[in-house]
Amino acid sequence: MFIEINFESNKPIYTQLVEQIIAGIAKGDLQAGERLPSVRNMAEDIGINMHTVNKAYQELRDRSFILIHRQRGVVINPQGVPKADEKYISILSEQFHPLIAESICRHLSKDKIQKIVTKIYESYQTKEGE
Amino acid sequence: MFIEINFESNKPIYTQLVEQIIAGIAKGDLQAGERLPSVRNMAEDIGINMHTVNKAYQELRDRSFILIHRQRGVVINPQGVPKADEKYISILSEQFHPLIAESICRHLSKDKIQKIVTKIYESYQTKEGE
Amino acid sequence: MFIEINFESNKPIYTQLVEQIIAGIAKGDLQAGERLPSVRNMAEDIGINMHTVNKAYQELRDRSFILIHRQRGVVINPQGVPKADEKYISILSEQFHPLIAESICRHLSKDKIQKIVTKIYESYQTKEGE
Amino acid sequence: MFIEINFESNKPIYTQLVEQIIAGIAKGDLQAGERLPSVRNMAEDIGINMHTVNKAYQELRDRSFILIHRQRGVVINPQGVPKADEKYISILSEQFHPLIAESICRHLSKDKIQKIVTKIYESYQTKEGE
DNA sequence: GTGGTCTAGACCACC
DNA sequence: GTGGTCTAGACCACA
Repeated sequence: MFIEINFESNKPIYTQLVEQIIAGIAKGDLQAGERLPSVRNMAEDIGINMHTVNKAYQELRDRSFILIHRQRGVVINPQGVPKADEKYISILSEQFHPLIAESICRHLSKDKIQKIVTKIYESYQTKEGE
Repeated sequence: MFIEINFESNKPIYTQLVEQIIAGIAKGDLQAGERLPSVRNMAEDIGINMHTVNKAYQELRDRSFILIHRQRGVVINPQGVPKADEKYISILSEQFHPLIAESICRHLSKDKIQKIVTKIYESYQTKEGE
Repeated sequence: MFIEINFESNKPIYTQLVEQIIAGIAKGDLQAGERLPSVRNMAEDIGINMHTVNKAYQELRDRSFILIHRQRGVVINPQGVPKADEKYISILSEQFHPLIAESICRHLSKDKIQKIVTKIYESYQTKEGE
Repeated sequence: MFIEINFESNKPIYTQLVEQIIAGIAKGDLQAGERLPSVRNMAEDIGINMHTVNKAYQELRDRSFILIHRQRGVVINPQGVPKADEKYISILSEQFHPLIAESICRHLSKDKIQKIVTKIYESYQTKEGE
């Protein structure tokens, strides 16, 4: 599992970390129950502050992607990530909305958007089968 | 054109304003060439500061959604918004990525995601035909 | 002498008017002693406010391009525009400075800049010989 | 890097700041990757408001002269400024036009203008070689 | 400590 | 009346 932080991005580092770990789970690179490096190690590995890693882990825990045990360290949620419910779909829709609105203004067809989404979806799926 | 700001949201007010105006254009509520309220009127209408509205307008101008005339106010770009190009699609994809990754973790099927996208897309399209 | 105002430009209308009249003189379209339309007529012709034309004429007079007679109307300075002096060259240099600085940052060679300047210069000269 | 603001000028303060920083880059006083003072420090140094500095920095960022890191401050674009393209040359030409038109009216020869341009160009170049 | 956001209130240029 | 600029001071997110 490689983490790559773009320090030039205006996306906060902890957010990049959160997203890359989620991407790792989506791809199957990180399996349920698998251990993640400790806050300290992760921070060293990628050359960022411990607090930043901690913030990312806290968020991942709050969103049920990981469990943090005082002794046993950090593991990908062995139960798997909770399935999408109505609430999640509602939040997801809210996030999609502005993207799709702008796409419509820019005359992107529904099909074209679907194709983009499919392409992204499958970029995760293919790896999941490994 | 109704604007509704959620002051509790962690999304900046000016961003909410930007997104709602883009949504208005996508829906066809705001037509090319149509005038938008002056910064001061808009600010008063929605109970926020003039500068916050101005910041939203500046961003919309930078992204070619509107034109700002020094004395004659603000209008929706009469030329229409520039069509999606490779660069836009690349940015759009980057924005979709983390959303789709999480959806996969939560076992949302490709079809289900497509349905959500379609529903949102059509929520704009139907109004555009009015 | 055609005046074309770009109402979408963020350059003030009166400035556009000033610049186009100067361009007209440079090209030889407007000869020393030639009459310009009255404030009222000019305003009507190009569909702008009288005050705006007036402001442009005032500036042209201040910069010695035109004379404004209460009775005889507005004429291109029959003496010709005063020749460049040290002061003018100093002002001109100040205006060139930021353009050239940015060009250097963008790795435009001196030759290339010279070519651009020559091209512009000659675009006026050719017409002057008509 | 000395910044000198003319508070009497009708040129906005933030524009003066933008131009002086670009001049600094052109001269080689500011190297790619070099840090600029924080908005607050810069503001204090030159006795203006933080927001005015911020506006200048935002413009420099939009024009790719600098990168702004949320927490780590502001640096000259380590990649260097993007090279001049057709679009830039077109904008540059538009800016040259009125200056050259007036120069022609004032009987400045093409050679004299070229000399002025050369002088300015070399005033940056010589320092760059230091 | 860094920039980002928001508010409030002022003056100015343009039309 | 319109947006543009500038100031002043506040709170927040990030690291």
